[in-house]
Amino acid sequence: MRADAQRNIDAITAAAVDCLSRDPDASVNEIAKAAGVGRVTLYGHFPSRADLVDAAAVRAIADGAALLDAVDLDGEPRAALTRLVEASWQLVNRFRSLLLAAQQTLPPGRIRSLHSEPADRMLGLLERGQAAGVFRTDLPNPWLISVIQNVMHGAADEINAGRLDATDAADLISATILAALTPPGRRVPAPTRVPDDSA
Amino acid sequence: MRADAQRNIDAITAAAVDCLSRDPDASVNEIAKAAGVGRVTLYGHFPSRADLVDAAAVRAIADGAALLDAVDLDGEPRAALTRLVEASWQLVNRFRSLLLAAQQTLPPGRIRSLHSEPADRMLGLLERGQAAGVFRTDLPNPWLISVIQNVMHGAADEINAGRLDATDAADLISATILAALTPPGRRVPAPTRVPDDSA
DNA sequence: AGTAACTCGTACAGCGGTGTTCAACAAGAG
DNA sequence: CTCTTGTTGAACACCGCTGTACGAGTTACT
Repeated sequence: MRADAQRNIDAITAAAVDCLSRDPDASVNEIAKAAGVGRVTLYGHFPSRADLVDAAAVRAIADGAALLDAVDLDGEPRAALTRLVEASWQLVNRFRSLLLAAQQTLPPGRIRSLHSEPADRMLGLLERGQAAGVFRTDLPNPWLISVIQNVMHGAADEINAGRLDATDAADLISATILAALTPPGRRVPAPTRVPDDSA
Repeated sequence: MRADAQRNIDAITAAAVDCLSRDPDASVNEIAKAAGVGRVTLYGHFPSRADLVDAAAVRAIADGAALLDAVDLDGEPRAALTRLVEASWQLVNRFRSLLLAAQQTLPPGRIRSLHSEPADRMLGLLERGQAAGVFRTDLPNPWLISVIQNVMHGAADEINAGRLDATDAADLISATILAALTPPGRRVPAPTRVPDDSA
């Protein structure tokens, strides 16, 4: 494999992530042009559009995992969850449109397998909080994980509809999720404001 | 307008609801065939595919409103909300795919305007519960409404992915939403099992 | 410098969809 | 019964997309 080719493949996947993050129906033509590459060259590396979307998804997940690795998951579980949700939210918001593209072209099982890594990360923290008694155990954990995801996706929709300011989203999401995870019979924690850098 | 035409229009919108509820990308051809009508006839009544999707959405909302009207919104707010969520969930689950079609073809403002009636219904109940002190007031109400919607949509996705049984969904949704709506500092109510008809 | 790997543009074929036209036919309303 | 309103299927033009073929040109490795 020539260095040239590797460089192009990289540019193509980057352009694919970029274009699909703006328009889930972006055509192969647009992506190739955005990558500064001919359409034929693209087909030389990715047999079909589906393979390209897959590669973009893999790249986005990988890039995201790097950011998520930087999150401190230790300490009080609710505070740790707030941190993880905050970081995850940034990714969900950025790649919202790309996910749509993936859902339209990739088989459901593939989507699920792509998400397993970040989901497991969240699950581990959830289980630690459950052991500490601060997260509920009366609902199935996969359901709770999906609730967390859906609240974030919903926030992205609200922003997209212009009904919500992106700045406020993180606090709303955290407050909502923490309440939803509180075990029955326990008091819902008061929302703790995230430290504000702008002060 | 001839009686014949009115009958066909009705059959077409019914078929559109039906087809789009199964495949959001259903073609005009499929819908016409399902209505027992030629494609040309359909175009005689609906100038474009978008108009057809709009008509299907209007019909689905109207049919849904009839069911929602039967829900008793009086009494203890949390119990009333559980009832309303239960009924809404049936509709969300049934028309999940149609919503996707609408999102792909109708302008966002139109979707929002279509949903305003059921959203207002939920909002009224929410405000009554807030006045009674059982629902939180520290987050914007539009956000809370969207959370309710998103939890239901998420459940539909889980069912669609085979990860969740449709029978269990209603209880999970209610328990999750009630917890999310609990005011900070108050105890999360223990999930109350819905009366089971099968007993 | 030479060779293999790679890229480029253009052009083509195929697909499935939308929307329109036409002329013949059927059915409701008076 | 008649006339207007609807319906019908076939055919057509159009569109944008995907995927492929080809021949000439260019770039990286050795």
